[in-house]
Amino acid sequence: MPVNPRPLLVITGPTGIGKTKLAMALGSESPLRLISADSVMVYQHLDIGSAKPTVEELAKCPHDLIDLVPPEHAFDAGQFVTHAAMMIQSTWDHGQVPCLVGGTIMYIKSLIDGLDTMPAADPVIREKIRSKAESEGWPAIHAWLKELDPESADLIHPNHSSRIERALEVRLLTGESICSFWSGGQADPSIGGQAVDLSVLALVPSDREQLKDRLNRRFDSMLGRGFEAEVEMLRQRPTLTQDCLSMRSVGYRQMWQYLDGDLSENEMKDQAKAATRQLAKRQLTWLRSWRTDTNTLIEVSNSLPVEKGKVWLSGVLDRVL
RNA sequence: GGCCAGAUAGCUCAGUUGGUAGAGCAGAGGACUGAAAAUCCUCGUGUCGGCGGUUCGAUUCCGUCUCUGGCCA
Repeated sequence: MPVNPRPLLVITGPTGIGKTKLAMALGSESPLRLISADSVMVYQHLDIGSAKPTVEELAKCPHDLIDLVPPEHAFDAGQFVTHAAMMIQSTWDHGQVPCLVGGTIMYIKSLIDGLDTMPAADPVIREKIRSKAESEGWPAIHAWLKELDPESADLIHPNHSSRIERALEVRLLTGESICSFWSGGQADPSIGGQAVDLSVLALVPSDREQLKDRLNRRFDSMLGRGFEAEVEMLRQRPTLTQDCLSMRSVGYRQMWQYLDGDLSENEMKDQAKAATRQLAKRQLTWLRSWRTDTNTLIEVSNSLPVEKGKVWLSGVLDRVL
């Protein structure tokens, strides 16, 4: 096993802060290979609403893990780790420097801090749990979990559907408590057993109100560029429904409800904008707690901090190459 | 101009048989091991439109004024 840590760069931050634009500005003249860490850009045909780079931008500045799966597919952190680890390994093999770009911090954390070895999501078991939850409510499923696995049930709130479902799934598939799989994560960043020299650049807003204004304008601009038509096209797909993961993401969910007639146009706009703000807020919460010791923060106001980004990048490259 | 209905948290509204009030949304903070742009937890003092009156006490009852809808002229 190689001893020397291999370089891994991360550019992250809340939605709309300019991660992708900055990465493209830095990536065009350097040995970087960009790998998207975005739970919505992985889906094909979710273009405008996910703020995906355009076809022209991608041609000039390729990203891995964009347009990886069809929108009916349920992508998740485990699949991300598998794909991203493969991409990173091949980047190293080609003598390049991998750079993760994206705001899905759970994906980035799962990759770098490691996911403990557990069974992957099982659609059959999940369907069973969900249909039971539909009729009896999540607290009843929580009670079921408590019977089989009191240890994890005590750690999970009776309304927290996703965590109850996962804990129960693991218990049903393995006969063991999900807690018994938790090792506390790896202390040092590594990927596939290879030690990683990690450099994280986190873009944060200098002023939340300013970010909010920018997000509002961005959603209006998506509408102007045909977001409604994009969702109408998606609705033509026979097996794509409102319950698919991809269609539960910010903007798509509200547009779907609007096209169903469940929201007025103004409600759709207001709710989509609010959901975007709430997303940015949750991403900032992640950023405040995850690897605060090693992150480099750049405060962003109105303009893209390209110069500061270049200084960061050249400092990092000088050190790792 | 007349009649009616409203005026309560940033927004939409509930409520107090008279003892100064509470939901949803928005907002803030937090959690997070294969749904994570997901999911979940915590956080509610506001001249109860203004001014008078009745009352031990009025946001609540009465009068009046202002404003906003609706109907009639």
